[in-house]
Amino acid sequence: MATLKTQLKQAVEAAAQQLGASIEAVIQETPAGKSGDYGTPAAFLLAKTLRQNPAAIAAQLAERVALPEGIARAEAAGPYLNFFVDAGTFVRNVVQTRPGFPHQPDKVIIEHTSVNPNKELHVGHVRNVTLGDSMARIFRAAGYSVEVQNYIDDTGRQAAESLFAVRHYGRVWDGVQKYDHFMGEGYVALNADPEKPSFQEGISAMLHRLETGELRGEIEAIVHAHLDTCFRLGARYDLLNWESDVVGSGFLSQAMNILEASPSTSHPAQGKFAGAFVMDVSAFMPGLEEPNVVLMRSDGTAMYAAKDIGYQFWKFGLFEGMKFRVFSTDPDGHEIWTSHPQGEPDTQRRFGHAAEVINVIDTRQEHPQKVVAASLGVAGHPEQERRSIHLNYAFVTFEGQTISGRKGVGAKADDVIDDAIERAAVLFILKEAASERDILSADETNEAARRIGVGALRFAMLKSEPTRTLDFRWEQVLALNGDTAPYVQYAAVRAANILKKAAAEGFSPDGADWSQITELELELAKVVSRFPDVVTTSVRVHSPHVVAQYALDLATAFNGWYNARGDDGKPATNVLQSPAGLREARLALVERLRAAMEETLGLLGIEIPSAM
RNA sequence: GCGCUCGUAGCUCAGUUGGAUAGAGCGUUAGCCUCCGAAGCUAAAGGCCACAGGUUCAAGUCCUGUCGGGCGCACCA
Repeated sequence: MATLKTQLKQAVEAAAQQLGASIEAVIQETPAGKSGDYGTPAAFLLAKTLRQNPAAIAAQLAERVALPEGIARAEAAGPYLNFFVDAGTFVRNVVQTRPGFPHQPDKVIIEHTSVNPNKELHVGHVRNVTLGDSMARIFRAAGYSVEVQNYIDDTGRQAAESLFAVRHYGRVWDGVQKYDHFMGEGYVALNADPEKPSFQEGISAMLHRLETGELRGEIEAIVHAHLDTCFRLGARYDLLNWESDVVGSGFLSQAMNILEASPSTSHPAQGKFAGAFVMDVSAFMPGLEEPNVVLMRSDGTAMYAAKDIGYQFWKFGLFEGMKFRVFSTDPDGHEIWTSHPQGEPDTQRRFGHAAEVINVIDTRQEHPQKVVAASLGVAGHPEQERRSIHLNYAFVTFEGQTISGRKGVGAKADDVIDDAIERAAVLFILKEAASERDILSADETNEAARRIGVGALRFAMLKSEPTRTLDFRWEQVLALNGDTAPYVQYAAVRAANILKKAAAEGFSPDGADWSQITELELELAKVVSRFPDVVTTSVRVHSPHVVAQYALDLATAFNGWYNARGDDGKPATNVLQSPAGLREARLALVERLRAAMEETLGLLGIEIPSAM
């Protein structure tokens, strides 16, 4: 069913048609203090063709416009045409409608996390994981089928250095410490070692052993440790793709063979690129001093970007042949698959074959990502080039310092999560002791603290635009009041408590008398009705921050309504004390709000605790 | 130098496809629990939307330039 705004848009456009002009009408909420609930500046657009002043046109539109159900009247306010909704009808529609999105035929692959398997995650990775995971949830809500992939760079230098360090220093894992932390310590020590330059041969040997796959088990142990951290953050995955498998499946050479045929690529015989295989990307990246990027080195080895190109081709279903098997099970019981040389062929075309690919990678990788997209264009796949999206986010600094995994500067993700939960737990217990509400069991308390702490962390990572640099500061990121997840969670808990209390007293939403609805409820329902637009916008701009801001709007609206006072200074909206009919209508609205907050936070991977 | 990106209240940030008087939070100040939970609410103070031009009936939003911050410009990943 078309939303009210859509109906209004069509009605205005039809009225404009009657006046002899066709336009694209914009419907917006009227600013506070202006008359009406929704309005349109459509008359401005008609002024030129109709050669009349906008105010006169608005008046004519007001006469001719056919009012959809729920709109009481239309009125010109100067050049604007404003609509007045019938509060009861509007609120009833909002309460009784649960917006859903039609199924989208396009499959979307979202790659995120992709942390080097050589040391533990730090706060910068938390931004990546929460962004990608939330984007996946939002795209699913918008009707797309989504496949979440995590790329394992198992043949990279970082992994080789960590594995070398363990052997070189004779380090022994105690079986207790988180394995990625253990490996990370060796890596940091190695990079602080003044003798490191003399280790090059040993590291190269390790790199070679990685390429043969004989050390895969050690890398898998690190990946398992990484996934544990990501699970704590609420992230979920469908498939792990290993670099060695991408190369082993021949995608690298297939991609290079295709690019070979393009006039954009060449093998310079002399100059600084003599012997290498290069691609001219000047058409895609204007302003580069050097238009050529190296794909294959003169010694025949592949640059990182070249491997990524083969992988991207596979994501779009242009290459086939990787084998897969189950890797592990996530906390919800869903299987996570992995590429593997001994896996089964993907005869069902279960993985890959995407119409759109979103790579969540920080902004420093913008150039290589452009090269990857450009290669699709060079190979004659402009549609896939266009739908190769680099969701780039600015890096995270830690208390003003640049994070360096090599030097070990920056907070570990596991520590941050622990701290966030700890802070929530402390406040939770303090409040429990100070109030008269029921004391929760230890398990329930821990679960509530977990939801609040992780929620606060995720929300802090998501609430502003990804393009903004984010300085991680403890008091700001783990704050439990203000523009935070706990603020929204708290509102949802209060809504749930009203419903619980009403049920205990035998009231239900049945028997609502919508004619008693007031302006206070109308304002609340208007915010709820924005949900579909919010999801659509978030998908369009590829950013969850739109959803996060909306969650705050929902909670603010609810809190404002909840605390509203009449002229006599007494509470104006107490549900249980409301007259029969209005009480039921308010109850239904409170339930709708609660559900909206739960659904909205759910898109951000944030759960609501049973109490706060 | 070139490319990308950001510049909105003391600080951290929203601001939809250009539309009516630019909004939050933190902090500051003053209030609100004898009616569903104060992690909450109400109010005050705080703005040349970096600057200068331009397009438009209309610009925080689009274009050009300038200034300032960040990032990137490897036969690293």
